[in-house]
Amino acid sequence: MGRKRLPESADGRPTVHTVAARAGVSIASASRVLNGVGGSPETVRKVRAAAAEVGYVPNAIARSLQSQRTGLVALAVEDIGNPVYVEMMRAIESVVAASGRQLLVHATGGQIANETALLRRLAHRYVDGMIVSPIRVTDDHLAALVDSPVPVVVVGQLGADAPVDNVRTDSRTGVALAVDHLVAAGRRRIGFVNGPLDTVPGAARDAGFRAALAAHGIDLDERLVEVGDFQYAAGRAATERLLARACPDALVCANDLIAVGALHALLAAGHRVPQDVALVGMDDTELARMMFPQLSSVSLGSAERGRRAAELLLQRIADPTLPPRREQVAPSLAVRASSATVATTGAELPAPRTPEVTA
Amino acid sequence: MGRKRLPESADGRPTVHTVAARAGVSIASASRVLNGVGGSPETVRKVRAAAAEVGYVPNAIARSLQSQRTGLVALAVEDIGNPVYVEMMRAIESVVAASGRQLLVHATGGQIANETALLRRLAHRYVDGMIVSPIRVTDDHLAALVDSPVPVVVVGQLGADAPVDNVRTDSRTGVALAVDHLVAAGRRRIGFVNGPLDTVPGAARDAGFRAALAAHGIDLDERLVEVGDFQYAAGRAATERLLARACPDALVCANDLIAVGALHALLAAGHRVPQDVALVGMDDTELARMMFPQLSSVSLGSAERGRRAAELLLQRIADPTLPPRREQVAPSLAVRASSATVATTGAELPAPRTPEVTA
DNA sequence: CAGACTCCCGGAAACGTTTACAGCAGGCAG
DNA sequence: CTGCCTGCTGTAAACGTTTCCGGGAGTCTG
Repeated sequence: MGRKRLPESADGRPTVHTVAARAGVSIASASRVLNGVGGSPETVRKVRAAAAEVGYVPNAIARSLQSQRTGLVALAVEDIGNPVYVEMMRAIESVVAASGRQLLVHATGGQIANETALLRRLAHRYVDGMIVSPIRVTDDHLAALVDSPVPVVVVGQLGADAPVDNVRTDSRTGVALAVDHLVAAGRRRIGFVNGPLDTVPGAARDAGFRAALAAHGIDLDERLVEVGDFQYAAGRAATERLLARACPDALVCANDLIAVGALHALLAAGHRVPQDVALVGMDDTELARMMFPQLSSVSLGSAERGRRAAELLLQRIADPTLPPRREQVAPSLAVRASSATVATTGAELPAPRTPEVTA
Repeated sequence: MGRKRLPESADGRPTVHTVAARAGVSIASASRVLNGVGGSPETVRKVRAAAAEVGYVPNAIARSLQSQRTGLVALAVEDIGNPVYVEMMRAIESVVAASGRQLLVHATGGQIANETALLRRLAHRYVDGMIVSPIRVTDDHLAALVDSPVPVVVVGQLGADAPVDNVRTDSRTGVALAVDHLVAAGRRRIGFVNGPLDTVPGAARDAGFRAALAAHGIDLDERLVEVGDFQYAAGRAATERLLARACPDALVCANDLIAVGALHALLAAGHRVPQDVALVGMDDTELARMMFPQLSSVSLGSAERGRRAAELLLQRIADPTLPPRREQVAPSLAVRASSATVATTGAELPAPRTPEVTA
């Protein structure tokens, strides 16, 4: 009745060998039972009991090495603090979860090196696929995307001929929606608070803003344009600089975080919103609805883009030979109190509901 | 000169065998060169060239199976939309990155099953360790934590005797800080908008609020207490319900999202903040500083807790035999415009700076 | 010049699974 | 009674890496 020393893994945890030895069967039988395929009633009983006794938990790494899949999908974004990525993530998560996989998120901090390293390292088989939403795209970056060892889908603009699955929106048209709306409301001194021009969205929005003004025959006063980065604090500081030298009657902001910063700067400087200055943000995140007054915002369909990206990714995982595909989500405008046509009372609108006008 | 078919992995990608064959060396030599240890100049040259030609990328799974580590650390939180977790995540990320590892985030959606499943599945060796911040803790959950196959650190309250590394704060004292501050400012009809009472933080904050009022000899009017969940929309709705039946001169909110909802509800109902109603949030996130007026908030040291949790985790990964440790981070109060003592002008304070008083 | 020492190389054994394959026993039909 | 089929079982070979170990060649020392 001497108890023999059972085989175990290097760190002392039980392996399938431990279970098999304890149950007095082969590792093949043990594995089969643990996976629920085959096995006589008696074998099943013995293996189950042995596994429970030693507290067996399968080593997912070893299993993945064998099966060539991990059941994990990664999302890499530059800043989880930005609610637009939260919304995108939720959409992706629900699609991914429905396929029985788990979603992992990685924040790159917007650093190219970081993101490329992620692609080159983590993607090297730790995940079955990944979705990345880069805001800067270098050649090196693109190369890493193209010959990624796992399927990759990009959310955002990418060179026209890049052979990578891609879900984009048209942020130039998005900016135009905002400008059209403000012009229609009688605003003429329309300012723009943007993010860095060396980012893909920053450049696109700048171009879109200039084009939209031109389309209305409005000469752009360069003093009404200011650049920070895509964060709250920078948006607020940029707006303060802008207000110090010019007097806009409307502001378009390149995303909602900037718009919230602008709102803060405007209110702190004693401007009324929307009476004195109308304000329109971009991305139409939950944050826009949290503000008082609620912010009008251009929706770039982040949830929809996330959903579609996830679907593309799952399809490509299922069939890696698919040709590269490209999908586009149209922007729309949600008009709320921050740019509503001012009622005769002159009071801020209470806006307990969220009126949305989709253009 | 006939080119022989090189060995390759099942999915057609090159392996170390491919590289070795192409370079005319053994896989051992190839592996050594690729890892930068040893190898004659000539061998190094040949292997490097072969690797570049076939586009070799190492299979991280196989490497991990061998080395018993993945270089990945996971953080599981219930809701990435909550900025408190973003701050915690950033703190964790910086510690983890400094150790040469990568951080992955998983949103559990607050569902127990989800979180337990994560522990039971993903943790089964895909990551070297994980940090979880559960808001509900069941026995099953606790069991999964205790016999996790990888090191786990919990951020948040946990049963006193749970043998798990744990970083907590004292949210009861935190609530007391808010109440003390409001009482000192002359407020007496202090309301409380809380999250679900069946969550750990919800229960602790409820108890803390009642105790703090009692300490000041104030009878609690139950109509001044309302419960929603820890989200913006619920906070706003809960505050609307509260305002419909009572008339507080101050509100304490169980987190900043709720506080923002409360601010919106107050302003929409025509109350001035802080003149009519003072407002104090909790968690002291970036969101509190984004509001106008800026929100006073009780800091529960989320960044500090994250940092410490990450350090505990790294220590435990290095030495799994360490006894369970418990650390505590003291709360503090940041007083801002939303609860500032009202100036004689009666105007809202511009508060361009962020005055912080640490209690 | 012989021996020891260094350096580099290749074979082979791990890491912990899954699974193809073959062997074996038992049941049933001819 | 014999042959085939069915259902389990165990052996062994993968999956792609790293690494231990022994052998061979070259160099330095005595």
